[in-house]
Amino acid sequence: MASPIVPERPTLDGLEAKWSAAWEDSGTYSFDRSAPRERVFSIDTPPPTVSGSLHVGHVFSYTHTDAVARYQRMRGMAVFYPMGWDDNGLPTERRVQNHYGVRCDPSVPYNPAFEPPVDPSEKEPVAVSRPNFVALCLQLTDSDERAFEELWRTLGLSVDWSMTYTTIGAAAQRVSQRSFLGLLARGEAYQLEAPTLWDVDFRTAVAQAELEDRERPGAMHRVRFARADGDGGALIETTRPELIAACVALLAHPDDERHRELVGREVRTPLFATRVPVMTHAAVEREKGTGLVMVCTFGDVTDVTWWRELGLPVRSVLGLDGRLLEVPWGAPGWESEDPERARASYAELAGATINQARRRMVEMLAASGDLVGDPQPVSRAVKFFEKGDRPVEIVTSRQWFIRTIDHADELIARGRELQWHPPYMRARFEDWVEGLNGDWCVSRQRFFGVPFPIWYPIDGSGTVLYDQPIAPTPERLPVDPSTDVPDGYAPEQRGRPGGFAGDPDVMDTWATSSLTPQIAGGADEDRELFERVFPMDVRPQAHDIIRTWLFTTILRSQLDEGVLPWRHAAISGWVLDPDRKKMSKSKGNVVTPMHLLEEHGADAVRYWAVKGRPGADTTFDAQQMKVGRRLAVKLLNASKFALADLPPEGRALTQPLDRALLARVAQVVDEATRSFEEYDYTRSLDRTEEAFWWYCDYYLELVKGRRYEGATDGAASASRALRISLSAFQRLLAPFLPFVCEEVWSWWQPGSVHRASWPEVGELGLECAGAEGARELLALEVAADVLREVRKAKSQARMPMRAPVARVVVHDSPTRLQALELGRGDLANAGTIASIECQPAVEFSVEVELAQSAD
RNA sequence: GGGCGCGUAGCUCAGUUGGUCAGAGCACCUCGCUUACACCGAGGGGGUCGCCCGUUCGAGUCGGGCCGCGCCCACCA
Repeated sequence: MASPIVPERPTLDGLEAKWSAAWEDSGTYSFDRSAPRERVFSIDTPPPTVSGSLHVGHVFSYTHTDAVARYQRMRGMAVFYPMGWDDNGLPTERRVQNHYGVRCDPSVPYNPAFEPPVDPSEKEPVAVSRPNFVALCLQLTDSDERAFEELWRTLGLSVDWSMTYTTIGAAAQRVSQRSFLGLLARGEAYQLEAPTLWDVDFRTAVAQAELEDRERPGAMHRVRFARADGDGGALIETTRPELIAACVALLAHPDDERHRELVGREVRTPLFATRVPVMTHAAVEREKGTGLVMVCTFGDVTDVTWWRELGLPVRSVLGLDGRLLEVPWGAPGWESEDPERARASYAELAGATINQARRRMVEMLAASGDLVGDPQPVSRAVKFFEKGDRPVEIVTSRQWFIRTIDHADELIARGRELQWHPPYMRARFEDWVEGLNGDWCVSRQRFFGVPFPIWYPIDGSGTVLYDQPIAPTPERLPVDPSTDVPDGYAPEQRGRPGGFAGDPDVMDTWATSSLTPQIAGGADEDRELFERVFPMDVRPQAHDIIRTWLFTTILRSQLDEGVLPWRHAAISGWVLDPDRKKMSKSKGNVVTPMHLLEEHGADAVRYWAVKGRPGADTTFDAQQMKVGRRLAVKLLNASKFALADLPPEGRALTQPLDRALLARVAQVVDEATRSFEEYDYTRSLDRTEEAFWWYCDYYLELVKGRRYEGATDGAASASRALRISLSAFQRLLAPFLPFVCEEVWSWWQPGSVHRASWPEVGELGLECAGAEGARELLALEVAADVLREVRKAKSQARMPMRAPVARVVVHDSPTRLQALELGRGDLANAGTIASIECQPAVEFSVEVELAQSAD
């Protein structure tokens, strides 16, 4: 081994730039695609959403994955660690709209010379064609993606940067479309005109998984319905009086005596005088309101259930834009006993927004005397699209679905095959699957996404034949049916009788991200690669997207490949503010990741991140980063000491404490390795860190004197133990602190520490086992205990640590005293002790007599 | 209402099969510039381990019940 080259003043400054460039140059993290599957460790990296900037939460969870990746690489695995960018979908569209001041209008023709408005804030959004809009989306995401990569490199992610993908890219579109066509062919995907969750602002269908509850104030209205066959009436309570025109029935619980007489009869809706039946359903809750409930098409998902199960008619009043439709009172389906009045009443509502309609309706009900009492303010949870600003509505529309309900049992079984880290996260998955109440709606009436690769014939009368979809041949993928033409048709036939129409929708963003293992692994174009990496070893992700990303990925893999997509799921928590709330976007932007890395250094930030246990939400804590930095600095300095050129390294470990040290290191190696095998990177670091500080505080001090003796056996033995242990510590810390570890490794070792082999107990050259080994181990422990007491005495006497000690009397058990004999010389050296005496005792104690000062 | 997680020093958290488990780091205070390190070192104070019952020779550690916090789901007329 060449002699080490240790800088005079080691520093952390500049290590990120220096080593990330070096790693790039030498391909340190490039994937060896010739490795057989059993030597491959493949990671289904989460593609971060490209809609602005990465935040602290990303830094947190991606560091966890990187630590595991680095560990596996050092274990000799070929690590498949790609990076994806999730750039398709609504977040990008919304950002492009705001950034450029445009909105997409598919009816506008493509303009090749289009330039975005100069000052977007001033005018109404400019309507642009879909191709122009998509071009703007691509332009914006491209620059974001470059910034993201820069951050990841600074953070030190050991990604193979030749393996990146985007969810809007051709490869992703091809995989996505091919999978969809397969599902369609096998009957796992189907189209249906049905009540669908709908966001009135984005004007698109949304999925159950994309809903969230928000607490909103509302009002409970008590409304009287008149009996159709005579006197009396029925009272219902509703928070949505604007939907009374869409009422199709009243329901009571079958056992509810109060309403028994009404059931089976008809009532008239107020203002519109439409006859609706009074029926029963077991899901009606007697305790709520009057025990009578109004069914509308559709006020909420419960309405859909009742409507479906009781075979009720549809009377829709709500348009796709969230305004009330015109409806033909008196026509079939819109019967009224007083059409004139119905028309007059409804004229107040048509065209109004939901909120406007509600206010007017309440006024009209009050005027007509059908409103009983005053509306009572209530606060209740309302379903919102997670990215939306107004409550979701339910409207009837034609959508694509993928079957999930039929596969629920298979999915639960797959969830049990999967190894969850931490294990309790599986409950979230099972709860979600068991709570599913409909198939997955995958179509979105949006623009920046993967189009459905489908056309429809148009018959001679101009009717689109949705039940006869035309699919492209696989070689044509990806296709955009809004510009591409199906085989056998000419472009001029688009939209004409006897011609064709392209499916206008794009897929839900999860419909593409649910295929990340196939996209990243090259399922479509690189089967050789795919065979080596799929099923993948691990899916790292946060717990909030178990119901979306994790769930849909398992579903797609089950439907397409019939297997679980990965063996392990490593779930990360969230970053919380110091006040325990989830770190918000606004606050996250104050503390930008790049700022953090510049202020504390990448290793320090990574240290904080990996201190967050798997699955645990973790407080943002700059203090922890300082601790991490201290550890990195300590490693620099300890390495400098251990590699110092003073005494040559000996061939043998002649000293008991040196052998004992390596036995301790062996324990740490064992624990750190076991923890990593369980994906518990935090524990691995904890054990290593604790041992390393102990090593610095005690072992280094105990052998320091011996090392300065000169060319003795003892000095040579110490040098040897120091180097063996240092090598182990540098490698044990490398997954966490890649920059400083690479730096100190480079002082004395060839190649990258990140390609070095993970430490193993066998390499430590443990010579002394059994009883004698145990005694040596104990000697090191007792020596450290005594040294601590000596330091304490000096500290309390306000003396410097090098102050001489005349005499130390150690009281301890005979076994420990006997062991201490092995470390007597080192202890005397470390504590500058003239005389050490031993006295057997039941309890450990130490008497310290400091030497009289010279003056 | 159901599920999951959490409640241990001022703060952030370890405590894996019950028996030196009452700990670490930070913060605070005191001392020390000793040839790896002042981006440092040595030392100190500080907690009835949320509460109550049980199991046990013995319980942060197991069981039951409460209380509080968080998340997810359901309900949301």
